Parts: sequence; structure tokens; C-alpha cells
Amino acid sequence: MRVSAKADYAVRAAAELAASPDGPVKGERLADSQDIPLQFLEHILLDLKHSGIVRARRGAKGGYWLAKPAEEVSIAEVIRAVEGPIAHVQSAPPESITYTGSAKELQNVWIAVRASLREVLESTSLADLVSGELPEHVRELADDKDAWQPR
Amino acid sequence: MRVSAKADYAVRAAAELAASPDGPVKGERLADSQDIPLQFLEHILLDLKHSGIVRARRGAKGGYWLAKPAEEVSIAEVIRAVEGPIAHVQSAPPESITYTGSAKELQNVWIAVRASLREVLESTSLADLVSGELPEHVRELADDKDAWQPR
DNA sequence: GATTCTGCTGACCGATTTGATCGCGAAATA
DNA sequence: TATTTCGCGATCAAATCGGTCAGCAGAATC
Repeated sequence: MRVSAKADYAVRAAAELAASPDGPVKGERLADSQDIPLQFLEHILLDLKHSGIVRARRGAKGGYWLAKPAEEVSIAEVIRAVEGPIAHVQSAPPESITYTGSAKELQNVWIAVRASLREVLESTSLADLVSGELPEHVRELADDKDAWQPR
Repeated sequence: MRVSAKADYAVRAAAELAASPDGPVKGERLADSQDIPLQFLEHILLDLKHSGIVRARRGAKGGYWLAKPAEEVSIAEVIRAVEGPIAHVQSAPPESITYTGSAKELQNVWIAVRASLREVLESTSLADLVSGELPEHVRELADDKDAWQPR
């Protein structure tokens, strides 16, 4: 249940694109501004391109830009583009697993886990992220003092 | 953002223990009933023992049992025992990360992600799991038809 | 048309993690 | 003492992670 460097980088790069609405942004500038290794970032941007989140042009005056308005791109989409489906269990989607005996209800728990992740990640768009205006229920989760407590 | 085999196994084994309240249960029986490789499971049970969730005795009549009542053991505890902290980002806790530029708000998102995971995993005890009486908000998440939709 | 710029892409790399097995020692019981 | 069962480190193959390298393919500029 951890967030990989790749996913973190991807969201940050996408946020940077969302904040630069006009014209292509060079990979190098994204790498610099978010302190991400350039060549690693290029692979990530390629993933984002393949899943239709980003578009790109080569050559002088080339670079990357969002394929859709930042309001229409959720953080969940970005993460899925680089990490694949969210909240898989043993590499399988929770709805496809059946448990037996005392663990019968476990499937419902994993489904709930996925649903709660989705509630946060699908409701938050890149526009929300760069503007700082997170959806209300996300803000409430983040504002809870207990949520900042390590465990 | 995936659930490892180890975590899945750990919760299932713990559920099996929660459902066998009297006396020690042999590793072999746990492995059989939940279809988990025995020797792998033994390592997992050792982790659970080290974190005080389970106790064990060797020899004939030996086996494993819960160190606490099943009502007092959350699924979150079990997962932490085998996987470490939940929802770390790049192997660091989200509260320790600071982002710059357009990604400044990202920390709040990761905090919210962790909080939402905790809301599910800390509120659900092994007793809830084996009885099938999941906490209301967990049940609501799992009952939403959209939550069963793959993506 | 040649050059330069920049993205595209596959190959590769070392370290770590994952999912597991083996073997043996140490308790507990009979 | 023999048997049972857990404790635990060693080892292992495969996958993943985080990242680098090198060369090709378009796009713009001169």
C-alpha cells in the first residue's frame, strides 16, 4: 500500500503541465522545476502520452502539454497511467477474488479500500491540485489533525 | 497502491485465528484452510508474533492464537505488521514530504489518501471481518455498485 | 538540404522486493 | 527419548523499482 516514485513524479509533472496552459513545455523544464531525473521523467511522460493524458511534439519549440483541460484529468487517471489499476490484491482486481471460510468478508473490505481511494483520487483533478482548491471531502480528510500523525 | 500477497495472507490467517477462539491452532491448519504455502505463512505468523498480534507455543499441542480479543485487532495493524507503514510515498511518510511549485498541494492529497485508507482499515476489526458485520461506512463503500466496477 | 533541437523507444543495469523453499535448531509434549 | 511444532536465518528465482544510455525519428531553423 505505498505510492511509488513513478506515480509521485507523474502527478507532479502533470501538475506542472496543468499550471502552464499555453504551448508545449520541454521535458527538461518539467524535470528541473520538479527535480525529477530527466530521462526517467521522459519514460513517465511517454506513459502519460500513451494513455491519452498528454500530447507532445518533437523538435525545436517542442514539448509536452495536457491533452484535456486540467479540470477533466483526475489524479487517479495519472496514477493508473503509470502504475496500472489502483488497489489490486495479489495482482488481481478485488472483484474477481473469492475468499473462503473466515475470510469470506475480506473481498468486501478490499472493495471498500479501493472505493475509498477512488473517492479521493478520482474526485481531485489537476486543476484542483494546482489551484489548491481540493474537493471538500478531500480537504476534510487532510485537515483532520489525526491524519498527520505517523503510525 | 496494491495489496501484496503477504498482507492478504496475513489478514486471512488472522481471521482464521479470530474464528478459532479456543486454544492454539497449528500453522498447518491455517495454511490448509486458507490455502497458503505453509513455510511462507510461518514467516508471516512470525511477523505477527513480533508485533504482538499473535502468540505461539511449540511442540505437540502447540500452535498460534491471537494475543488480544479479535475486537481489538484492526486489519490495519495486521497489514502494518507485515508491510510496514500504510501509504508511504517514495518510502517516506507523507507528512515528512514538502513539494514545491505547482505540486505544493500534493502533500495534502497524500495525507487524505492515507486518512481514507485508515478510515477503512483501522475501523474494521478481525471480529467484524469474521462476523460479517462491517462498520457502517465500510459497508456503504462496499455496497456501492460502482465500487465493484473495474477500471 | 543540413543542422539542431527535442521527443521516442528499447536495451540495459544494480538494488531491492516479492513470494517462496530449505534446513536446522529450540521448545513443548508424550 | 522421541515426536511434534514453532523460530529463524540462508538462499533463491523472478519481478519490480528507480534510473541511465544510446540511437532513432520528427519538427523547426538556417
